Amino acid sequence: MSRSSEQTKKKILDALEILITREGFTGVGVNAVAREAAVDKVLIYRYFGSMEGLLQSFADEKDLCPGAAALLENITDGASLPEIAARIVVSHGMALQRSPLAQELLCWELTEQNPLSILFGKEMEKRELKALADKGIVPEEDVKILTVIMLCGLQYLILRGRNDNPMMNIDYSVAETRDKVDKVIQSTMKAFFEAREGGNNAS
Amino acid sequence: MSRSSEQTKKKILDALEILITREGFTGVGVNAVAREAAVDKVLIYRYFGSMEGLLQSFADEKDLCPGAAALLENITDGASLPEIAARIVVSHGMALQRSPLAQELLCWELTEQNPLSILFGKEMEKRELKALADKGIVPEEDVKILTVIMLCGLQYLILRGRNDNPMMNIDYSVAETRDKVDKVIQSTMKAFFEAREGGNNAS
DNA sequence: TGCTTATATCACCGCACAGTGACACTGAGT
DNA sequence: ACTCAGTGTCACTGTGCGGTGATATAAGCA
Repeated sequence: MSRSSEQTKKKILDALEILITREGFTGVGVNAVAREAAVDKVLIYRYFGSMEGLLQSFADEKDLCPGAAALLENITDGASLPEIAARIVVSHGMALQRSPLAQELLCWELTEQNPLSILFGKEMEKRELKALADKGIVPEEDVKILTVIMLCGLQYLILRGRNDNPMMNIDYSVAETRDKVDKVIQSTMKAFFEAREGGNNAS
Repeated sequence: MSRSSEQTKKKILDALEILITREGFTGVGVNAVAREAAVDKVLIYRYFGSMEGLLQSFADEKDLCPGAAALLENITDGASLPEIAARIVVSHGMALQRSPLAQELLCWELTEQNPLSILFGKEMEKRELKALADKGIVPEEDVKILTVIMLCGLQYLILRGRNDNPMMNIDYSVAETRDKVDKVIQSTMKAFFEAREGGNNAS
């Protein structure tokens, strides 16, 4: 058995990820993480100070929503503003759908505050805003609001679908449904922008 | 000290409501409920069988989102379909914003399954669909999807705002912001319908 | 080799939890 | 007055938790 603190730390961090994904955030704790990592729990205290410290390190070092960054890479290439907005939302949904870890973290964030959830929320936001800011796009407020609502809606839809409990029978994990939802998002964005530009903005 | 089992049951059910509202669903348990109700926990087992049974009774007997039904009462009076859809969403948001209990139950529902959360979700859905069905309105699928997304988006926005952790700085508990969000929902619905009727439906 | 320090293990504490069995009280019918 | 079912109280078990001190073991260096 090697005796490297770095390796032990990694084992602990990996165990935390596995545990959150498998058992949900309500199942994490010093004992459970130590058990999963096959490591004495005192090492968690030694290396991370406390459970909170461990979560902090986890937030700092792990990729909390793998694939999200890549999907937002070239999102603004040759597209109109409504298309870009819709793409951001849909890409976000896709990354979230693929990452049970991110889903669980979002639920955690809704339930209680901890270093992990707070940092996670901020990171998600920054990523999307950056995709726009890179192109010098500063959306007006109503556009921002609509995009956020769509983003939140999709997010919630995905979270609800996790325990065989889909919202209004809309199961985003089913490819057909996903297509329909994505199309509605796109056409809604488009319609909203067209109504705005036509000076048809509702009072 | 009166010795009525009905009264004791009520004390326990009330304590559960207080506890969920005050401490969140992670804080509920046989001991905590008994303590809050100032009652021996053995009575919970006697009258409800178990914690699960208590939750079941709670779901059956309590109004889980007070005010929601009233807000949806005359929602279809003299309004166009997009207006109705927007009203459903906004009314739902208003009721949810006012009910910390309902907010907590929604979070609970996202996290784990129990008799309470399952029943709660179904009830919310039925309520909104009923508001439409009463008028013989059967929305087409894309309309339904858009409405649900908006509904989910608003819901998520409200849930996120609870712990001083608003999504993208959109704090629905602030009156001004709430107005803006509601207006965006209304104008989006309108724009979506107009685009549809104009045969301008995006492929 | 022997020494030091980092690393890992073990045993333990106090606490809160879910759940149960035995007992005491109260009140209504006889 | 007596019974008895319903109601409430108490004490207890076993389990898992967060957290800590003492101790063993391996690695690096003189």
